[in-house]
Amino acid sequence: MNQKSDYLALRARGLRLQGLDCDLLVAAYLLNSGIRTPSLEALASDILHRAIEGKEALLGSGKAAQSCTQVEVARVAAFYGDRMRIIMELAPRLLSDLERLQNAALFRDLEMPLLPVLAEMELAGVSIDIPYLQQVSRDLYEQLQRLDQEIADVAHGPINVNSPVQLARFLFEDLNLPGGRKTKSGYSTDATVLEALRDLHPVVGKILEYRQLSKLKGTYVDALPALVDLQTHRVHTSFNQTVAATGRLSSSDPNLQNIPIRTDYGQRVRRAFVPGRAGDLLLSADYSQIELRVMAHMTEDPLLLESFAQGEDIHARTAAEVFNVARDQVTPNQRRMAKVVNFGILYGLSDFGLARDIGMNPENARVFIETYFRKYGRVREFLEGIKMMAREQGYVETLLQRRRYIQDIRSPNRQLRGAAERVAVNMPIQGSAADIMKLAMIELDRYLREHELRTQMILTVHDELVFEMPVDERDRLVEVVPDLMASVYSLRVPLQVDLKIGQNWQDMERVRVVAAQA
DNA sequence: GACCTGTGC
DNA sequence: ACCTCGCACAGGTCG
Repeated sequence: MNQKSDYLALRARGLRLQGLDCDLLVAAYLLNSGIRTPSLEALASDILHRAIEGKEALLGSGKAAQSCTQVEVARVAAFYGDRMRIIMELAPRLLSDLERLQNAALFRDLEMPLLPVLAEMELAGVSIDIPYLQQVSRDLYEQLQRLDQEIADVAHGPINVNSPVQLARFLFEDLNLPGGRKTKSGYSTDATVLEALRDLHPVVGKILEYRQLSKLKGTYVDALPALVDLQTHRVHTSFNQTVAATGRLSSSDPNLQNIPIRTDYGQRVRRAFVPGRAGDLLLSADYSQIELRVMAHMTEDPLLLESFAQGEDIHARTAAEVFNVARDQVTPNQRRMAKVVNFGILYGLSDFGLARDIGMNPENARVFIETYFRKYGRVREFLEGIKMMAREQGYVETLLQRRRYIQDIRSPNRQLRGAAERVAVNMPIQGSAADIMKLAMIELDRYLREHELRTQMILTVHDELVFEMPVDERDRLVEVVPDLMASVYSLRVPLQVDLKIGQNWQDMERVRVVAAQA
């Protein structure tokens, strides 16, 4: 059943469970990643058409929830007996379905070996500098007080900037600023709307700043210290293997995959992530442009293949092609626009979306996209091929045959069908990158274990891995980690890994860049 | 709990 | 007139 929690339960008592080979939740997830995150109750109902009690029925829920030691033994035994019967019936059916879908190898050789790796990462946790974060919190508090007062002065009374309703009333009624997009419940006040109003009134900038700082304080600076485990003095996230429809991992309680990085205050948050032992270091290894490399591999587009083979700046090259200028004549703005297009392609971009993102009108955006596809013809063919595959067989798949069924791909409703096509286009690319990262995690874990190194993998953020590392293992890992990651799967273009080392997750120094043979 | 908003890749 | 780029998780407000 949920073998990660079984593994962790035994591990907490000093036992390392081996031979984990059939987690039903993981099996069900591979069989259909798209529905909802699997549970035994749902599987029993969907597959066996039988209703079983959930944990809430045994233990209660919310505040009144009991631990299972507080419930009568016979009740607990009956509850788990029922579940075990269901598991014994489900397992062979799910396994034969995996065989039938050609997903048995993905299950046996990738997802199941990954499971204990994730469990060990959760157990290891990550160390947070609490006194430092408390200082950041005090700074933020002062800034927020100041901004709140300044906004109140303009509003002739206090308003709650975190309330979209109050904010909309203030901006669009009191100040009479032009309201833009509407949401279900009124005028939108999100950042894109506010950015457009920035020059119309000085208070708008203050609101944007308030929003940003309030977000950081509430979501990270104040939340993280409260989640530090009292025994280990570390934060132990959950890495979820059965949630994301593309095959990516997710992180929750807390989510350590959306720690800020872009803004100054965001970077201050990142500085709070430190090694747990004095003298140790953090090592970060990230795949450079992995999704675009996957796209180059899948499309076999000659220009993309050449760009990556030559180790070019991919966005600059795209700009040179699309704007028809020499590569050394590309302006920063042209490169920026090309970058938006490159990423947009991965997501099934429309002319409307592109126009919005780079601030040109939709007609120019249409021409821009058309020019892109004239240069990168195989990309267009690939995208059309993916959509056709989705239409004809109802699913798309990654390099390792991970499937995603595509709802609405044949819908007569243009909006629904368009959304389905974007999903179909994005999944093989995002999901293949996830396949590669998972392979690398398994191999790296195996290496660290075989060589009895003390370095511990602690975080995975889609294209990045973070390790906590004793200094004396540094030289060895600088050699091994990027080489292994870059060679774990062979594409038609090199995989490139950037390696950084530092005393925290923000202030890191690049130590090596490795590109594997294509 | 729904909705809005915003952080990451 | 419609459309507004994929995948996640979480905090705050409001009813």
